[in-house]
Amino acid sequence: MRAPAAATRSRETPATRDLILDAAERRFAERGFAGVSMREIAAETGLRNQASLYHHFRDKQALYEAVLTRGVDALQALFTEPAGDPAALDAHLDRLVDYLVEHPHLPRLIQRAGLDDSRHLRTAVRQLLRPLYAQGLALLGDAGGPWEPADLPYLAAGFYHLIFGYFADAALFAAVLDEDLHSPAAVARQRRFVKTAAAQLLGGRGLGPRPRRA
Amino acid sequence: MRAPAAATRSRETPATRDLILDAAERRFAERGFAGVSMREIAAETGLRNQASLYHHFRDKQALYEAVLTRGVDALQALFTEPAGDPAALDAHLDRLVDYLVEHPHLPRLIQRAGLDDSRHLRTAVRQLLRPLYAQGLALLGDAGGPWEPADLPYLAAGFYHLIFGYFADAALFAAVLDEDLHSPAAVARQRRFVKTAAAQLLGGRGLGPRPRRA
Amino acid sequence: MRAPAAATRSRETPATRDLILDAAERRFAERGFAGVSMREIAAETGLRNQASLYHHFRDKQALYEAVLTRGVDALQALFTEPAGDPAALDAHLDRLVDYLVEHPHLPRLIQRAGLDDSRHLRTAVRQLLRPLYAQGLALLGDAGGPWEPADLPYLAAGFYHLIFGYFADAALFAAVLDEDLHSPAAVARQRRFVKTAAAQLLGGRGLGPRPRRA
Amino acid sequence: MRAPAAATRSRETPATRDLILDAAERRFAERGFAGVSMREIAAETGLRNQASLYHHFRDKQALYEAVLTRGVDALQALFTEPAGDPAALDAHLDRLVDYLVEHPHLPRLIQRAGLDDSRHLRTAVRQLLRPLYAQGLALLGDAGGPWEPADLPYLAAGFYHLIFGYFADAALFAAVLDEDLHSPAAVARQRRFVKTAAAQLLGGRGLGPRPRRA
DNA sequence: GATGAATGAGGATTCATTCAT
DNA sequence: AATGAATGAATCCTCATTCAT
Repeated sequence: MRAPAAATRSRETPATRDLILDAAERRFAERGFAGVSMREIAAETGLRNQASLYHHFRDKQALYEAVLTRGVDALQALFTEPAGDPAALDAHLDRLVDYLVEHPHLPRLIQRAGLDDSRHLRTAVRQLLRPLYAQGLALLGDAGGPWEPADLPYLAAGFYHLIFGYFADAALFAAVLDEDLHSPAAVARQRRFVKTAAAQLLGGRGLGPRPRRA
Repeated sequence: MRAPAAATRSRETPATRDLILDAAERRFAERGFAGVSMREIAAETGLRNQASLYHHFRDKQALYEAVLTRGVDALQALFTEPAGDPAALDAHLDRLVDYLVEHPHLPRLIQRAGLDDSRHLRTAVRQLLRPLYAQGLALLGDAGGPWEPADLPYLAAGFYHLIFGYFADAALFAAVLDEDLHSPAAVARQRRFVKTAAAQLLGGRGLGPRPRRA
Repeated sequence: MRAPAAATRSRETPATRDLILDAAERRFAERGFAGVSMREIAAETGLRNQASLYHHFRDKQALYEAVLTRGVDALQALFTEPAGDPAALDAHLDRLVDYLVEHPHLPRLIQRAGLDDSRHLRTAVRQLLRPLYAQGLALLGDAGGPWEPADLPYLAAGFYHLIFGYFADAALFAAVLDEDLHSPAAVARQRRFVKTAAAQLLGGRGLGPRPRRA
Repeated sequence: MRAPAAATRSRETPATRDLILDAAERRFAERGFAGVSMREIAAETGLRNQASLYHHFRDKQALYEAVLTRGVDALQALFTEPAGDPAALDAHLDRLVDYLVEHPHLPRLIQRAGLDDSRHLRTAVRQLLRPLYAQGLALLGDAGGPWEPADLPYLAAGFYHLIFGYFADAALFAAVLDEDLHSPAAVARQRRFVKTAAAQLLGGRGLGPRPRRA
């Protein structure tokens, strides 16, 4: 039984392209589009020359968008099945937290992308984030609590800020709280916090581990 | 008897310095430290030459820190008196929302500063944000709800993300929701949302205008 | 019995080499040696990769010289038989005009080559143009008119400028005169003009279709 | 009696700008727009850094156009008074030859500009050369000889090619003829050639210093 | 206090070219 | 014979900053 050549190639040749994406993701998350130079990304990739980057991506912006797309697509892939009941939403939150913990650059990358308002990035970013938002909204379903239907977009945004903000600002809070937010204990606490907050915001519909009322 | 020169200058000449700060605040909020050039700030200020900027600020970083400091100081000045009871916290939230609505650049500026992780900015940003965080924590007092004391830092951070995230991402959400988030109606809805969320998070302690139950 | 490989190749494979020469001729005529990139030539040729060019030509300069040589050789081939009498010169002019009309890039290519003074191109260009000049001088024979023998080089150059300049600057004059210089009418006029000018310059020795005197 | 400050400034400050124009003119004439780098122009100017160039000209193209404009304007200024009679035309030719001899870069610069067909240069070049052409046409007046009115544009172009081609290709012909075309003797011969050619082309109307008739 | 000029360092991108396949 | 990948050097241009006026 031979490994198919295609599979081999698809694991070998793409190497460089993916190495670039990885390096760029790290840097862009740290310092944003304008704060990172192509030279830096090339170095971080292990390439000896920036020119090679242009073999794989048309320009800096195309690279940036590829990084963003890859990140957002991975996020979307997390939630293929709809979340009807509280238990499912709870499972989704768990999966999201797990994923963000494992991909610490992603929240910052996305937060930054949302913040960025330079003319050329705007359009791409919005087209990218729009479906993510729609998905989040769908997950929310018919939230209980004190929320009217018209509030749901704001509620969705609230969850987004609560969760992504937490992870995006981890480094900052680490400095302010003098605490390493990537320790298992801190992550556990964050997970609990997010879930409790969700339960509270959804008005006791029982998102947390224990339903709030009999 | 002549009007003292100092007084005159402090009302007239400061113009330039403050004009620079205003222009820089707008730009830095839009595109971050690395994304803005001194030339751009000079132009936005109305100066014909970037050299003038160096007459008022030692270098780009000093200007950035001045902008940040001015913004953070103004925020801190909002909350001079401690908030013990729910009514006071409610009033504080109102004041905060009012201020952020009037200073739309500020949330983005601060969100960005928190996100930024370039070596030289880190220290300054942290020293600046630390007292703000302490103040927020104090405001929270002994929140009710399901929170233990150890949760309070996370709760404070949660509020920060909820509120600042909202205003910082206004432009983005406007595009996604196809809605102008600066319209009075949208602002009213946001205000209500933030308060309701606060009430929910604080466990129905009745932050909103009306306690939720008799 | 198979057709000899060489013959086959010389009619089929040359395709690529000649396609490259064609593409390069067009581009070099338009924008000169320095203004054209190997990538551009590869694309114009229909090749997906610049590397292929190096399979057929050692480097950019070799390609340029090949283009030039091909053009100049074709020109020289036009005039194999010497022109003694006016009628023969007239026929030569006709043939030259016909050829230049059909190869609109050539005059620009050669004019440009003559103008170019970059160190590395100089030598090649001169060695190439020198025989062309000698040939032109020979064609002139013992021109009549007010010219002394020492004037002949200048007269030859004059003819060269008159004719090649016309075709080389066709695009420019088209724009200035608002007239398409490649229309049959314009070409006919140019032909007549060149011949009349020749007749005049040669002092009424009767270059034109009709001898000037009965 | 003091020299007026304005005059002083207009002779001192412009220094750099004009030095740049001079250097750029030399280089552009030698190797064309694409063949010259900003670094080279800066060095030729005596500036230690290319950045300075951008203080005086928006970009490379603006510099190129400024060089071209300066050259063409100077040419146009040569012929302020119309040329009605042969003697006046003769004087004009003299003045033109004198000027071209003194400014050896100009003819090449202009020939090249006419040849160049890159998209962005086209428009500017044409707008620049159009009035020059109109002026030449006016100078020609109602030429005698075998020319019909419809031939005049072609005749004007012919003169242009004859004269400018001569000076533009001087370096090339020097190599081919093994003769220094800038020696006084060669210049004298060229002047005589141009005038004789003009006389011939204009049909013996007597352009030369002495009317052709006894 | 404001400006024009200058400049070293670095920005993104393209260049011609080579090599393995 | 053609191509994808890689690379050193160069491209144009902008950066933050300084200095004389």
